[in-house]
Amino acid sequence: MREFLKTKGYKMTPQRELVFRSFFELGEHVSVDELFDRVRQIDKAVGYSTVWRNLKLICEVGLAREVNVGDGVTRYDRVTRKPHGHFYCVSCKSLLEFDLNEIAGRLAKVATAEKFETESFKVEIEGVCKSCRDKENRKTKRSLSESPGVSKAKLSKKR
Amino acid sequence: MREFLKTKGYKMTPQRELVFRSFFELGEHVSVDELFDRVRQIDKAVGYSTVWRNLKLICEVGLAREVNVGDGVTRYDRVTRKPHGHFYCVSCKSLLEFDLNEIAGRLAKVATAEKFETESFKVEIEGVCKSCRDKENRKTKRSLSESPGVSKAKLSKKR
DNA sequence: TGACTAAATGAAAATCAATTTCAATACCGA
DNA sequence: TCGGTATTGAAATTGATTTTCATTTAGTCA
Repeated sequence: MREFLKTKGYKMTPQRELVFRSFFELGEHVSVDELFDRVRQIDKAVGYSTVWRNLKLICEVGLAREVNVGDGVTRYDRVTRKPHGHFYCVSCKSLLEFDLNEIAGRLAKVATAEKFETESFKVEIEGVCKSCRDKENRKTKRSLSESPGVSKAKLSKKR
Repeated sequence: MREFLKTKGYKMTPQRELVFRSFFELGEHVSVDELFDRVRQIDKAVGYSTVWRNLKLICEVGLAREVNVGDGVTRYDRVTRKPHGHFYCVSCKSLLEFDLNEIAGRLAKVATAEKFETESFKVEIEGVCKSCRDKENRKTKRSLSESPGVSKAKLSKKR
């Protein structure tokens, strides 16, 4: 990694190392706050801006990509070998991946037809996941208060 | 329109009328600021929040939908008869539409397979449009300063 | 190794879009 | 026309993102 960054003209630092490592340890769809929390668990002295800047850097060097599901929080996806789309559950805010390689091919074709040079593409499906739909059904029967959902992101808000 | 809104439980006002009309007069991918500017050209007294709220309302009643290309500004698309994706040119910030109905079918299939209830979907291709690519080429030859682009949004920032 | 220089860091402030508050006003049904 | 309720407009707030700036540090070179 140190070498890789050097070729791109960046230095390695303990903080950077930690941010990079943490990012790759976390799953996909990492928000700055989530990454910040993770980093802080290991080193309380790392600043928010350092985490933010290094996350940007990870994108800069092509190892991650921004994902935007429209909930106001930018998330970051590791650039993986396979293109994938996202299901975004509007109820529990969870993000589910699905394979995209056939669709990717089609999109490439469309782009070519329009003489558009593709850098990246996003496919997002918004809706309600099975788990939430089941909950909904039970809810209407028993008339509960809120719909909690499967994996609410719950980003802590104290910096 | 007045009647339609009434059935949904909303009142009609001159401001609302103006916002709605302006929104439908403008093309696709309207940002709040763009709409605000447009409205202000006709009535200087309309407040920003009124425009914002009514744009939200247009979505609420199902006549528009949010589009997010990741440049930090939410845009709004009139809900049209045909599903379409967007080419987003990172250079000139222009948005170009392309037809999506074959791809839409495939996406529906994927969703069904995952037992996901689709409400909407987005397909965005990011890259460089032909026009900008041509400009780029000329630039490298003659070594100019900036790349201006075709239709930079240039949202005015004084409210 | 020691010293230099550009890059990186951390805290705080600034930015910027999105959203809310609240007092004043205007719809619209009775 | 009157009254309750929704809407409006200005300003304030929120919340994420980005920048500033003084300080520290990594990497280089003698």
